[in-house]
Amino acid sequence: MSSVPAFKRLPRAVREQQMLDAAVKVFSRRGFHAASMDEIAEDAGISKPMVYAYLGTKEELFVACLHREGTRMMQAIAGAAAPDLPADERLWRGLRAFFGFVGAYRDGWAVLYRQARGEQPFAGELATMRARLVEVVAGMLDHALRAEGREIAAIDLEVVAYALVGATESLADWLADHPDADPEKTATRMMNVAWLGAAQLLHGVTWRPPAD
Amino acid sequence: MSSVPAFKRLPRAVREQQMLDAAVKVFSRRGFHAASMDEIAEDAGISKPMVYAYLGTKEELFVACLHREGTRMMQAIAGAAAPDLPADERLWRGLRAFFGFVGAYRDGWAVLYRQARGEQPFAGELATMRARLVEVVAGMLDHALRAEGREIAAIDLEVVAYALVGATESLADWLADHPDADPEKTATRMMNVAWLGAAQLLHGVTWRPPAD
DNA sequence: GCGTAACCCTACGCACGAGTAGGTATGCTC
DNA sequence: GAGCATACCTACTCGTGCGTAGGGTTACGC
Repeated sequence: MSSVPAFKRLPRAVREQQMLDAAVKVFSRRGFHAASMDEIAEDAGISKPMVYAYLGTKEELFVACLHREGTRMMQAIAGAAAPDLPADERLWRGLRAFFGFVGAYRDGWAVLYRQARGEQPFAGELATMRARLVEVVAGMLDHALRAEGREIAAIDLEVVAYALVGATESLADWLADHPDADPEKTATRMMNVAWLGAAQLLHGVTWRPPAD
Repeated sequence: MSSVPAFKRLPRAVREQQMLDAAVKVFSRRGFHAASMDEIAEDAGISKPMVYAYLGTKEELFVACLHREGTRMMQAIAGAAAPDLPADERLWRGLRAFFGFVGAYRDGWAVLYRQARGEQPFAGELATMRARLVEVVAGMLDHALRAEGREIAAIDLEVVAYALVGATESLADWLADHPDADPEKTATRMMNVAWLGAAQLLHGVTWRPPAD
């Protein structure tokens, strides 16, 4: 019966990537708990014990997914933004790279953003990554502000950065749900909202609540 | 033994609310799948069959939570924004009401935003609610634009509205994680980001990508 | 004061899915 | 071509947690 081995034996590194691909796909659709190891194994075209042998328990597998997609995203962004460019140019490049990542790895984005958020054991890991992003954006704003001779409280800076990151994530989600949409164009739209608003802040324009 | 009934018998309406309170609390911490009906029942101070008798299966219970918190939120917002006010005033009141809701019902917000998103059966319901919000915001923007004699494509309007809603949700999440933070102040910060950016758009200022 | 309906409980059955035991085949090295 | 590591499988165990069967007790109408 050995004449035609139904499917090929492949080196570990290759199989691991296939498993991660399958896992990201299944986790993105079902969420961590509803996803079953059986389904992931089947989708990867392999049997369950292999998944356990290579990637460990379900939690470890999920963390591996988070790790791969997370670094993929961070590297896409980091590779795009040269630190010596003007703020708007850096922001633009960062956004373009980010939306490019989301467009290319929609499932990866869905796992990071939609699934890992609520699940207690992983939320922390994600929050850290997010915090790094917020910090970068806040740093950019602060830099631009100082260049104009202005300054605002650190907490305000953080919150504004948080809002910008949130808006960006939200558009990323919109992009993930609209397969025909153009990442580049989405980045432009985000730039419009973010930069125009931020520019106002930079020039010292602020909005104040009415007397009531 | 009947002399002191360990705990009182209560009418159905009261118990249902206690159960929903417990369910929202547990779901918000654990997520839909990781939450157990036993824990919810225990937290509500009642036995499991009662939960099934009153609120039905786990899915139905989750939907009931979504429903209660969702309408609570929508009503808070709707009750705040009189339709004949100027756009910035309406936006401000809407934001204030929204952050007020999040501050008052942090667990409810967490269920809506963090948990219901990824879980397939419920994501649709939530997306609809969110879409209604986006529509309202887009309508406001459109109204304000037309008042200035301007107009932009419907898709751009939608995406900008999406970004604003996303930024708001993100700040809401920040608020939910910072119990000491002031909802009112958070609303002001959001208003700064949103309105200043939107005002620019209203006046026809747009950002364009560099030639490359 | 007596029936009846509403409130509430202690158990269980049962399925589903994580993780493993134990074994087979294939290719690579010397 | 013998030995050995690596790739791979089928078929189980066992815990966990949803949902229920079957029965008890309190209040309320009449």
